[in-house]
Amino acid sequence: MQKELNLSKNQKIIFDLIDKSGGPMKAYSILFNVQKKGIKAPLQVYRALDKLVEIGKIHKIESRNAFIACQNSSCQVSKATAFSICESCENVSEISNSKLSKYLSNFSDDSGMKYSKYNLEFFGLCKKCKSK
Amino acid sequence: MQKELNLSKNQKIIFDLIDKSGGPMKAYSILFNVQKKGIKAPLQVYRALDKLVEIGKIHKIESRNAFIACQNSSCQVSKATAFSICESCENVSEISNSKLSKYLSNFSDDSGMKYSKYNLEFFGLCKKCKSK
DNA sequence: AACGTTATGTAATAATATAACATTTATAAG
DNA sequence: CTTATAAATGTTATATTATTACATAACGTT
Ligand SMILES: [Zn+2]
Ligand SMILES: [Zn+2]
Ligand SMILES: [Zn+2]
Ligand SMILES: [Zn+2]
Repeated sequence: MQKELNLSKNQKIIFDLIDKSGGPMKAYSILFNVQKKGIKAPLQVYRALDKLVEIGKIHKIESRNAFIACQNSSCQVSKATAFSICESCENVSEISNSKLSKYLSNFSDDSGMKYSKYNLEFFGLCKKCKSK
Repeated sequence: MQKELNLSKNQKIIFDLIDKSGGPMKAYSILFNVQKKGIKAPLQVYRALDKLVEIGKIHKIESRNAFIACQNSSCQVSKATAFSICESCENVSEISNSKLSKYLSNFSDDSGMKYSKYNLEFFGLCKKCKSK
């Protein structure tokens, strides 16, 4: 919330669009929607997206090549993300479950590798879609 | 292992290539490598990849747009996958940790959504890269 | 003002993936 | 063995996603 002030012009335009959409948006759909505001090229969009991801204002849904506003106000830096994705309506929401994040942040296996980041995507049918 | 017999010609060529590579491979790199075997078009590669993913012989590393042979012999169907990815050398390995998979397979949050599938990607530096 | 850093603009192109359609091969039933 | 059905293949074109390269402008600090 507090970081919004630091956003540059393009970053703000693009963040506001994604945030207001309430769901995941794809880069070229973003591009289409901001052309009236003077953002004309893919690279302008991708640069803003990169920065917004870096500072944790948005996250990339890797399996969908889409970007969603962070729904977890405490998520300043994107290094531990989890999402639930409906395979029917493509609704996505960010999971904020402290037990889960604690479990995954502390996870280590026998490889001796220390993990600094993770991304988890759960798939299934949302309530609405299940009841159809 | 036992399912290899059922693979079609293209599926077998492509699976063997990925499997032998020992790491993740990208679709167009696969295409380049199998052109001498008569597979000439991207679609031929993607169709085989789709099928191989579907039957769990390979998995897609979503954050890398790459495909890796299943390293877990019991993983017949890809519905619960976890990987460790080195952000320096891009080495990828499949994590098979029964506690982790049990935890995630049984995970449920307050959304009331029942998850049938998940994919988890951990990032960090592997041993080799850490010691540099 | 001068400097280094971050952001922007623009054009071209690379990399990833799918649509559409025709044909062939495998599997199984009758 | 023939017919039906599903699965796989071949081929061309195209859609979608993302980056390279280079020039310019704005910002923050001293
Ligand atoms: Zn978040
Ligand atoms: Zn749904
Ligand atoms: Zn596997
Ligand atoms: Zn490494």
